[in-house]
Amino acid sequence: MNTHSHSHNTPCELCASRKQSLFSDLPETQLCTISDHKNLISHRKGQILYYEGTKPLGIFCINSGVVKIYKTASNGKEQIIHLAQKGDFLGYAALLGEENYTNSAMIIEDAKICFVPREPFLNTLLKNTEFFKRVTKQLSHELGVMEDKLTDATQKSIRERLAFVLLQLANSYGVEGGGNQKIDLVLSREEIAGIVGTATESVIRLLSEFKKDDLIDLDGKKIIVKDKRGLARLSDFYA
Amino acid sequence: MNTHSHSHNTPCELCASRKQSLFSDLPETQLCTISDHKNLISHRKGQILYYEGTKPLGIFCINSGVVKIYKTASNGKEQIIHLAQKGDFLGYAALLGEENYTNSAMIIEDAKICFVPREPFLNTLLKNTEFFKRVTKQLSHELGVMEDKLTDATQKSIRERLAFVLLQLANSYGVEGGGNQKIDLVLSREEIAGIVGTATESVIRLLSEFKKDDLIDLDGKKIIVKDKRGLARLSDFYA
DNA sequence: GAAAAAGTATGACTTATGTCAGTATTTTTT
DNA sequence: AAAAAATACTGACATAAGTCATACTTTTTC
Repeated sequence: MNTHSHSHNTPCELCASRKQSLFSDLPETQLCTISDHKNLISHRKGQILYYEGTKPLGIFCINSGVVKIYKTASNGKEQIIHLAQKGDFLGYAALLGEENYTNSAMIIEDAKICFVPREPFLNTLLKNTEFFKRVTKQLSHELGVMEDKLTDATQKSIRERLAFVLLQLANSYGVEGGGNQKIDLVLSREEIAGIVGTATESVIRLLSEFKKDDLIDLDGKKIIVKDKRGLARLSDFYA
Repeated sequence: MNTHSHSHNTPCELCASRKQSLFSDLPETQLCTISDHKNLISHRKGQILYYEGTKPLGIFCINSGVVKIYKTASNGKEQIIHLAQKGDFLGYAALLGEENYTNSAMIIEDAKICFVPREPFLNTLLKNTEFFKRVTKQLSHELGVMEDKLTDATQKSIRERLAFVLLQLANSYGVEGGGNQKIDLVLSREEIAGIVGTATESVIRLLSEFKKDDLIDLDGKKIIVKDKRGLARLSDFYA
């Protein structure tokens, strides 16, 4: 069941997802330092990478698969902060903030993930200021994204937010087919609710409504976006 | 009316708010570099420091006064991201993210604010890795705070959020008096609504309710927190 | 210091959205 | 393949919270 396969496996130098990651501009020697210390771990859907409140011992770099980053609210519901995929770094904010994890991470699509321990990561950061700048740039960008999310959460309706989330999912996980885009990612209704920040029933109801209005189609668990413009119109107050 | 008083004025070395700022551990020589390039500007309530969407040309360091950092939502309402005060840095995320400002900043209590241009700030950052780490640490911390805010926004009621905001304001701006804490900061009901993320009328109604329940008292525009425990109980789902 | 403007307060009303309860469907387990 | 569990769906209902209208109060302007 628990199929962790520890190995150094593919070196970072040859990693396909590296080009999309923060490691993309790292010089060979420094990349090797990282590579020599990393651990490739295969993770199955449902496995936890780390829990909120625990101490970060390094960072994770996603080679393949999808990870949800979430917080558990005091009412027990999950707020999904974002979905991370190929090339994304996880847990570096907690590491650089010298704090325990402020969120939890769970695999939602079978994944290969490299773990880079604290020391080689931080050393590389300090040795290579360009890399440090790059990481800080990403951090700053994420802060701006969170500000948008907060503003949307307080000022937009659930319908608007769901429409927007569907568009984002289509952009990140969409595969073309018959002019439409299928969101190629298995998310439960509860998880979609966690992204939008609402109740599961509300998501179910709105998805039915969107389907009736020919904005989307439902293919089992997967959602097919039929009318991007329509969703975009719905997701904005004035459009 | 417009009483900007440009001057280099007090050098950073002698600045009282420095000890509370990210500059606190900067060695003398580097602090002088900053100091030589900075501009002290007096700002009056209502003045804008920068607008969302414009290009950051440096960072601001608050010597005194209070600044609200906010976004304007598509429905025209303001979402206040946070209130910045003495010792706080502003605008460094946009600078480090190499993006335009993702939010706007307006003085809400007469302020003295230093502007440090991009170059001396970035140079110091690159020269002094400890300082860079410190700034990045702050950035990471703020990201965690935003995650909390997002989770609260989607999962908590307006009553809970308002109670929590009052507690935070009491902690940051409270002055003791007769066993109670007066929030020594003039905020309009609309601004409180902007912090909580709700309608002005809802804030007014809930404040009346809190007053009736002896949790707070209203002294003109200022709010006196009478029962912190009571507010804390209200602000949490289970407590 | 009167007039205008802005901000605060309350009431009436509507509605979006959460909750609860029950059924149907799909997935997992044995 | 049957049983159990998890997930998806639908309906009924309650209510938190937004909107609009109006009155009152404080602040600003001239």
